[in-house]
Amino acid sequence: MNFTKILAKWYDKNKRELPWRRTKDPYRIWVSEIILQQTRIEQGWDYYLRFLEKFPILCALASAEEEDVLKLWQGLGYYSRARNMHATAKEIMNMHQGIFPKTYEEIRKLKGIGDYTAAAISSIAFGIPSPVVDGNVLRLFSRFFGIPDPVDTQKGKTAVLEKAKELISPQHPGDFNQAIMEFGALQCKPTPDCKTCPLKPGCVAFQQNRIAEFPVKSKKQRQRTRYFHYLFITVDKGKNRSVFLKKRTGNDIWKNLFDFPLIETGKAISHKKLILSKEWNDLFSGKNVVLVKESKRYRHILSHQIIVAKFYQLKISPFSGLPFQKVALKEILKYPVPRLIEKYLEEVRNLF
DNA sequence: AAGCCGTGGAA
DNA sequence: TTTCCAAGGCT
Repeated sequence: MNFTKILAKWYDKNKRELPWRRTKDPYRIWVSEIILQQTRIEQGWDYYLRFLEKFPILCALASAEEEDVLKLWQGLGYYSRARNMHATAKEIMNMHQGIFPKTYEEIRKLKGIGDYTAAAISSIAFGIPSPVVDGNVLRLFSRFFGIPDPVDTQKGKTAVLEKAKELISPQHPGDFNQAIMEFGALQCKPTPDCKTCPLKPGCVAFQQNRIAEFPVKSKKQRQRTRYFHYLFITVDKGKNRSVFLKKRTGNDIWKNLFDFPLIETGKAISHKKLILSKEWNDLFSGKNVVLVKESKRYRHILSHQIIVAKFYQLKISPFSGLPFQKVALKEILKYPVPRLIEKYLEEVRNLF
């Protein structure tokens, strides 16, 4: 028995029933593939269902506000995925008459769709034999063929792609692609289940007893630490309490999400030093500001950064304007915010 | 090409 | 606690 045949048999027996497994609608396949980029199925599952409930068809997404798309994406991370999807939906409405493109090349041109996603959509939705190379496939083929090149380099990726091209089923490319990914996710895991593996007779890593050596990797990532001093500034006017929000428009994390006015420092500093800083002075000099409460310290871990954050709850008089977006506290949950902000809001829920 | 973009769960 | 890394893409 060859690779493809063993794989097909394994897949038929072991595949999971997933919300997007049965459909061939390119829109739904697209949504699922974007959500699943660098994201575990368990984490993306409910997001997929909510996304399709709110935007059942492409034109619904295209006519939405970006803020509403981001709100639906809140907590999932990598928010450029949501921004790009929204832009691409508009693009398809305008430039493709609302019809999802049907060739690999046309799909590949769309914003937010790279080699992997174009191959996935074109094979699953349209039966085009374009092989997918994702993290699962890199790991599986790296081990099975004993590929010596690091999989996080172009050379390693190309080597895997060539093997996938040779093996892909011309009759059922979508099933083949899903099968190699499913196999990587369930059997050839980072810590693999070789004992029960039907592919071990042909697996180079297993036969040479070198499983731990694959996949070869070259880079290791480093994290930098940033210190955020968030200003949770409330204003009371009569019965109504407002708070200042700030949309993150810069070329930085959480682009187009909302958070609070922020003083960032290169190292940890105390509240005493903070109120002596230039930034604090620029904001509040001559104004009546009272520190109501200082939050605990939050450590928020991102892929390349560690955010150490404190929240200073401040009260300011209604006559002191500030150059930020003033929002009724009751409305705050309508805005898309990073998980860090969401967690803080849970702490101060009693305020609104 | 190498660094950046989130979050959470498992080893 | 630390480290890894998950159906990647953009710049």
